Amino acid sequence: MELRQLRYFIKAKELLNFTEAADSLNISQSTLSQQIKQLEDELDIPLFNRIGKRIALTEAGQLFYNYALQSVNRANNGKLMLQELNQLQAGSLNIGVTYGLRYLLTPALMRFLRKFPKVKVQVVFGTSEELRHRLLSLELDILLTFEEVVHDAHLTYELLFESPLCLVSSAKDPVAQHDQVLLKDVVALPLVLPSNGFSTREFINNTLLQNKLSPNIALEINDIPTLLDLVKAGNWYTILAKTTVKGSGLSAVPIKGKNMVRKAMIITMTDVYEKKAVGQFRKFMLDEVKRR
Amino acid sequence: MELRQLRYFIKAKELLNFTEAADSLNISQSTLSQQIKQLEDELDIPLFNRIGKRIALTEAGQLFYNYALQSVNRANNGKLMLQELNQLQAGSLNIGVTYGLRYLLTPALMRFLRKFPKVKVQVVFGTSEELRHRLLSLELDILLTFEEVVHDAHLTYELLFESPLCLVSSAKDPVAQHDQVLLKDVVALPLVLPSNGFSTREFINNTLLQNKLSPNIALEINDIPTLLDLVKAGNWYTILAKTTVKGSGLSAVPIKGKNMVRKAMIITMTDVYEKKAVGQFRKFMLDEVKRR
DNA sequence: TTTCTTAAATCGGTTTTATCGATTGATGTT
DNA sequence: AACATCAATCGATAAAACCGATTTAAGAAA
Repeated sequence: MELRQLRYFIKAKELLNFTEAADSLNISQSTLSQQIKQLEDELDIPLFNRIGKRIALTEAGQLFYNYALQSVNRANNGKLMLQELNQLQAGSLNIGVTYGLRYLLTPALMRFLRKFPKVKVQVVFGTSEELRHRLLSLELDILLTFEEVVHDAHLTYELLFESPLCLVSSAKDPVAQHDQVLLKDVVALPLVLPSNGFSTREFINNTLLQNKLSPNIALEINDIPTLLDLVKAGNWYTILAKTTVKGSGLSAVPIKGKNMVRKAMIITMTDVYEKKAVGQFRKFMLDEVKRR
Repeated sequence: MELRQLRYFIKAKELLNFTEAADSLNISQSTLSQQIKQLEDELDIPLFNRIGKRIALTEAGQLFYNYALQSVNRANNGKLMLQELNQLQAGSLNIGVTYGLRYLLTPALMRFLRKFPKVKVQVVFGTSEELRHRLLSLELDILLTFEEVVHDAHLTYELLFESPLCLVSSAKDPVAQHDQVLLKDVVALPLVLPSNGFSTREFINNTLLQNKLSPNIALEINDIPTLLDLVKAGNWYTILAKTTVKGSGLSAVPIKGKNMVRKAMIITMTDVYEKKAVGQFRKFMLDEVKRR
C-alpha cells in the first residue's frame, strides 16, 4: 500500500470513472486500472463493483475511503507544516547568551519577534561552559558569548565585536579617574570574580597564568547582576569586558596590555542543518552591531 | 512522498541508527539512506542532523514525525478494518424479503446473528418488483422472493424450495375439504388478491392470461397480513403459495394443473462482488430449507 | 437486430526507480 | 597508529510503474 495508490483510489471514488480519474491524475487509464487492482489485491477485498461499464463503490470501498483520505491528508499536512517552518511561520529558536551580551540581544530579539511572531523563542542565560555544552547536545540552536580560550572543532565562530577587558569599580572610586591600569595593579585589589565556567573568568585565569600573577580574590559568584551590585557598594573590584558593565552606572577602566580584549561571538554547531530561524536571527544580531 | 518512505523515516527516527533501522526494515543501509534523502529533498528540509557518524532529529524531523506516524497508521487501520469486514466482524447486510418467506427468514436470521453479532442487518419487506429494483440499485445485498415470470440478466437466481399455488380460504369453508381445485373454479370465487407488483400476483396474472380466464377480483391490497385477515373472516378467498399461508390457521388447497407451483428463490446481482456476509447468509438460508 | 460508442481490463514493451553490494569518507575507539 | 563503525556514494540490477494498443463488454443509437 502506497500513498500513490490511495491518491488514485480517492480520485476514482470521487469521479466514479476510471478514464476521467486517470486524466485528472495525469496517468493512463491502464495504469489507474492496474494500481486499483493491486490495492484491492493487497486489501483482499474489492473497492469497486464493476457493473458493466459502470463502477460503483463496494461497502469496503465506502468504508476504506475515509481512511485513505485521512492518510493522504496527514502526509500532505506534514509537508505543509514544514513549508511554514521554512518560511518562519512556525518553529522554535533556542538562544543561549551570557549576561555580558544582553544589551545587544534585547533590541535584536525585539526586531526579530516583530518580524517573525510565529516563531517561539527561548532565551537561556548561563555560563559559557554550560551553554557550550547545551549547544553541543543540540539543546540550543545558537550561542552568544565571548570567545573561548580554546576553540571546539565542532563549533563555528563568528565575530560580533570586540570589547576591552576592564577593571570595574564604583564610579566614585579614585581608580575611575585613570585612562588605563596595569594588570599587576589590578591583582593587588580585592576582587569579586565570576565563578569558573564564565568565559571571562576562564580568560582571566588564563591571562594571569601566562603573566605569572595571582589575584586577590575576595569572592566568587555565579550571578553577574549581584556581582555588579557588590562592586557598586564600593568595597570590591572586578574584571569584565566593557560591554558587560554598560548601563550599570559603574566605572570601567581598560587594562593595559596586548590581547586585553574580549571578542563577542556568535557560535553555532558545525555541519548541522541550520534552521531558517537561526540564519535570520544571526543577521539581526550582526545588523544590531552595525547600528552602533 | 510515499508510505514506504514514511515507514523508513519512522523506523530511523525510533532507532536513530540507519544501519539498525535498515536491518529491521529488511532493506540495505544504502537504500534507507537514499530514501530518507529523497524524502528530505521533497520536503525541502533535512529531517536528520548528521553529526559525524551519529544522526539526530532536526526540529523539522521532530515535528514531521507525528504526521508521518499518523499517515501510516491511518492506512494500516484502514487495512485492519477491511480484514474485520472480511471476517464478518464488521459491516452490514441488507436483506429484501417478501412476506411469504418470513417463516424461513426468521430462524435463519436468528442463527446468523448469533454467529456474527457484529454484522448490522437490515430487513426490508416489500413487493418483489420494488425489492428487485432496490437490489439492482445496490440498496439491497440479497433478495428472498418467489421466482419472477421473466428473469433479469443482471440477476442470479438460486432455488430455495417449491411450494404449490393454493386456493386459500377460511378453515371452516367447505372448499377446505377438497384435495385440490381447478383453476376455472377458483376464478368464479370472490377473490382478494395482492396488488400488482407482488410476485405471486404477477404469476397469477400471467397464468390466467395463458388460460384465458378472468378472475373475480373483489379487492386488491398491498399488505399480506391484512389480506389474510380478510380471508379468515370467511367472505373471500385468495391465491397464494402454500408457504405463505403457513401458521395463519387458514386452509390452502392446491390448484390443479402443470406449473401451479411457486419457486422460492435467493436472488443476488450477477458480477458484483459478493460480500462475505451475503455468502454466509445464503448458506444459512439453504441450511434452513434442509432442516425441514 | 446490428452497429456504434464508451469504459474498463488486459497484454507486451519501455522507462523509471527502488534496491543491492561494494566502496569511500569520516569519526570515534582501542 | 590501527581498527571498527556508520552514513554517503557509486554502478549495476531487479522490480515496478507506466504507456499505447488491443480486447472485452455493455449501453446507446440506428
